Amino acid sequence: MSPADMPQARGERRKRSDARRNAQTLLDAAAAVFARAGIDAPVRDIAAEAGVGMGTVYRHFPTRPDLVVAVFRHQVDALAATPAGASGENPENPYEALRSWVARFTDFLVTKHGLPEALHSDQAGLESLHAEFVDRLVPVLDRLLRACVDAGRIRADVRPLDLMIAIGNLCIGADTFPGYRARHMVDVLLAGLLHHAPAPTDADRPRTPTAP
Amino acid sequence: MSPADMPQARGERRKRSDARRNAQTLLDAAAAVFARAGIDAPVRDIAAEAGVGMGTVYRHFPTRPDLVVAVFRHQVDALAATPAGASGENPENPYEALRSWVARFTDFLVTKHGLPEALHSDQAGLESLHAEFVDRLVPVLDRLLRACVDAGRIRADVRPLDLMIAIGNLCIGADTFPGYRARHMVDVLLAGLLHHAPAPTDADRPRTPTAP
DNA sequence: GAATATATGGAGCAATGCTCCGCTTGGCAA
DNA sequence: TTGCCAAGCGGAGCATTGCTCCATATATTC
Repeated sequence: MSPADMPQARGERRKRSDARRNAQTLLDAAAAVFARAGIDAPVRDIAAEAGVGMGTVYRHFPTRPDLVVAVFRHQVDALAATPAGASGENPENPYEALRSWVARFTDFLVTKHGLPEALHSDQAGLESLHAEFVDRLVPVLDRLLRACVDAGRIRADVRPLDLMIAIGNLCIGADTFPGYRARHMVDVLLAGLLHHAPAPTDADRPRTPTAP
Repeated sequence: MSPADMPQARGERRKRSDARRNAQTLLDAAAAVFARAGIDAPVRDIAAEAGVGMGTVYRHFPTRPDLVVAVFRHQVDALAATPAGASGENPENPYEALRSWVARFTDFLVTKHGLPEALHSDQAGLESLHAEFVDRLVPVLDRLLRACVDAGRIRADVRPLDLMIAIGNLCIGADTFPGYRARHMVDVLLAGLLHHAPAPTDADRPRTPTAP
């Protein structure tokens, strides 16, 4: 996890060693507390976990969302970097490339308790978190979508931003609401992008309703 | 707007007249404040709008969500009652019946600032609001979906609950996030239910990509 | 008109995000 | 090594907000 440092970047004075250490301690503590108690965990708890005072938290991360953003930044970066990498874009089957990236995105969201909810601003200045996601991930989705459209696989009237927010939204409640299958609904949404039906073989479509 | 009364229903003593009046005043005030300031408006503000004290609010609606539920109940009822009524189920085209009901549902959600967000419990005991929606609307969706499945129009692996929550989720941020087109994404989701391409007539599906 | 159950209002409590400020300390110069 | 001081720190305290408590006020009944 990269420290919130990069201190001397523009000739600024290098931060004091204890400050750098505390910033890192806070990031680790926040990650731990978020994982344990969800993203809405009180700042006090994070300060306590890190063994520092409230003032120290707010010195390093002026607002609660800043801390959240910092904690998730590198994970978002990883997500943003993916398509060019291992499970990257597949010129043969752009739709599968889209699906596979979206699956990773969905996994990420579903795993972090409360993250998808937090992406919605009206809470308390979480706009920066939202902005982070938009800035990093919309370009990726844009590429993936464009490839599909160019290949004539999907409809052209869905914008990357629409899709990103929609996926994020569909993941809300994935961990808190028992019967709800977020991943499945993301899949349905992606199917809705296609010009044609998903069913590769007719066997996939039972005539008699099946309880999933 | 039906008062929160039905007082003598089971031989219970009829509430005092001032109490009944205040309950109604509170409902009206809450509706006004919610419309003006969103669903997260402080209880104090609602009490002030109604010209009563905090204690009075909590006497009538033991918890904040109870008040929210009461305000929206009759609208939810209307939604639940629809399919048997005017724009009701269409045996000729069950998918269109589904679409038209979902459109009404979506309109409702998009209109009420903060309602879709509020449907997600982990905030502060909004479970009852959620429960209200589930109890009233899942049966409706069940009927609509079943009709589509029976007609062989849509996949059978989507449960009413999944769909209801998914639609609610897609509406989140509709009013707060500028570029996001919630209604459109609900439409895409519904298209994802279909076995075949959305186009009922081929004219509906342009081959050349269209900018939204 | 008195008695009584019912209802009211608003001070106060607890949780939580964030600020303020006096004290502490790392890093540098002598 | 020593001493200075800006950078950093801790935590009390403020504001907001959901909710509780109870002394007071009032509708209803006889």
